[in-house]
Amino acid sequence: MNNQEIAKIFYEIALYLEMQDVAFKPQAYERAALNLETLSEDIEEIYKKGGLKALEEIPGIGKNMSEKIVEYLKTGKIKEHQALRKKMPVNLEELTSVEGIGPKMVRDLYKNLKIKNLQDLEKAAKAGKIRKLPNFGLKTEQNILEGIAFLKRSKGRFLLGEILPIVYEIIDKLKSLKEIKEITEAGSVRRRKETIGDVDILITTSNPKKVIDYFVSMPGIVKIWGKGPTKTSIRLREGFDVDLRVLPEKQFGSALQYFTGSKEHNIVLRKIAMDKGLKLSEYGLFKVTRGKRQETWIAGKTEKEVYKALGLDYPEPELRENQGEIEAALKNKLPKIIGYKDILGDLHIQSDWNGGENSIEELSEVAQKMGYQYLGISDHTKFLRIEHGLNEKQLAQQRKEIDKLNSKFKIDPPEILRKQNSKFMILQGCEANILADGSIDIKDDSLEKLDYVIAGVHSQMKMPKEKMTKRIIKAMKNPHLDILSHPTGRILKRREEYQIDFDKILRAAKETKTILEINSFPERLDLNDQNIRRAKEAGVKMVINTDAHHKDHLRFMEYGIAQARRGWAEKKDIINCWPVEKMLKMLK
DNA sequence: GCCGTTTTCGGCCCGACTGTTTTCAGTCG
Repeated sequence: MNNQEIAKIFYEIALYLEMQDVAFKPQAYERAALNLETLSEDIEEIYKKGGLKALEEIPGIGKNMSEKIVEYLKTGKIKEHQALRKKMPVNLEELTSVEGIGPKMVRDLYKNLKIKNLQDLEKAAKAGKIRKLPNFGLKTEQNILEGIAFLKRSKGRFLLGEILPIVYEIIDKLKSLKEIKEITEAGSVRRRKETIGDVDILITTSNPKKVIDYFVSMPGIVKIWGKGPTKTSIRLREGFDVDLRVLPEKQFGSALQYFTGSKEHNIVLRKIAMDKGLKLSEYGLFKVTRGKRQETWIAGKTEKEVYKALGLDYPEPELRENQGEIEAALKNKLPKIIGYKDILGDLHIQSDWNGGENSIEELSEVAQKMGYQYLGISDHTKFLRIEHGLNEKQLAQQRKEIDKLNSKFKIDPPEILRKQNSKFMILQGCEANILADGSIDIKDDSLEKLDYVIAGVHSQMKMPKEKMTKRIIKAMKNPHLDILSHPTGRILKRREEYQIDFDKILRAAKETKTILEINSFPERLDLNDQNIRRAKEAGVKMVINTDAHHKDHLRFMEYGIAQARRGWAEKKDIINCWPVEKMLKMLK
């Protein structure tokens, strides 16, 4: 997609303009870049279909920027950007990713020391050159070195699946103190973003000192950045920072709203407040009178009262990205997104029949404890030798074992069960391979005997876009294929998506009644939030699965649900929220 | 540079912290 590349250039132009102290333009470029990034349609397609005029329809993009976009589409670059970069040939993205370094510092570092990239920066800092610059000092130099070390160690962001269990643990520990009144995580963790920078935890307490002392004494802390009466900041062994903020009860709601973000959501909210003659900040919602000389507190104890006072329905944290949720909340049109307890079963599980760790029986016991009504075993098939994929004969043997287990759990075999609405059952599926030509590596008559069929791409992932799209669509047309697993193939922080035309995939899914998977594995989260929203809007059904290959992985479901919520998915969109009868009917 | 049921000019979100200053600029969330 061109969108991301143009967005990156716009972000850089914004930084260059900020260096020159240009007013307002930087924000305009930033806003345009952000909108480009989250656009679901390829900008080139938009231009082909509607020309310059269509580009100007995009929020934040006017005449000037649409011309720049066209320039990029035609020539692969933007002259103004090139000129700025020629004047100051620095790696902006790299340098500004160091905590504490913004555009102005980049400018001074380049002018005085010819620092162009992270390597130059580290060398200069280690040589003690930075502390001698005007407006810099020893402390700044040390902070820069620490910032570089942090970047190297963590590459900045952590997976939701790495962070959330630790956050739960910290909150549980703090909750055991009787002095804690309210406690909640905030920030991108609360919005359940797929990756997280750092963690905010907000509390109210009758005894701040005791809580803070306990907080900084917890095991696993490698550094205490600061310890004050309202904000305490620590770094954990895992490499990320946690801030604990102590709040007055009257401000807890407005602070929670503020610290949950997103920044973009909050900006729009503050404008709405202003239009109503109010002022919103982390300290509360205030009525402003007589030319701002007087402020009266009107809300802030709970988030809900803040939204209500602004005339909005309450948006769940996962929705707060300024992606239309504010408009919907104003019109009482927020979606009824699925809940964390709405999932009735998991259809993507690898057992020890192939590469998984646990037996079907062990996995089923965990599923029953989780309150599931069914568990679908979907082992890899024969093409994946490395995972000991099953062949037709082994699938038939596995069917016998599953039937036996179903009767051991004192329940009838699945066919009868479906009619009797029994409490728990094991279903047999498989995760077959979509081969390079779009065919499936298991014969049709074997597929037919399974309760359902998942298939996914596990080889030749670097195919050109058109070929890959055709390959997947051909597979979807197989009359036995029910679910397309991890549809885009991305691995967070490691592998890009396959090149696919997602709109075509969506159309084909709708036509062939293929269900798209939301894979909950922390490194995958595939479909991601944006694609979930597109699928929902296209009327395509989805299933949230874990792809567990160990019984402990069943709990990953939570991360998939979180992304589904971020993608505005409702129960009607997700087949494993449906009553078993209806779900089974959807499967071919 | 963008935007507009206060429209084609005059606005553009808010506050804290840090480190460098001697009253504030830069950065962050």
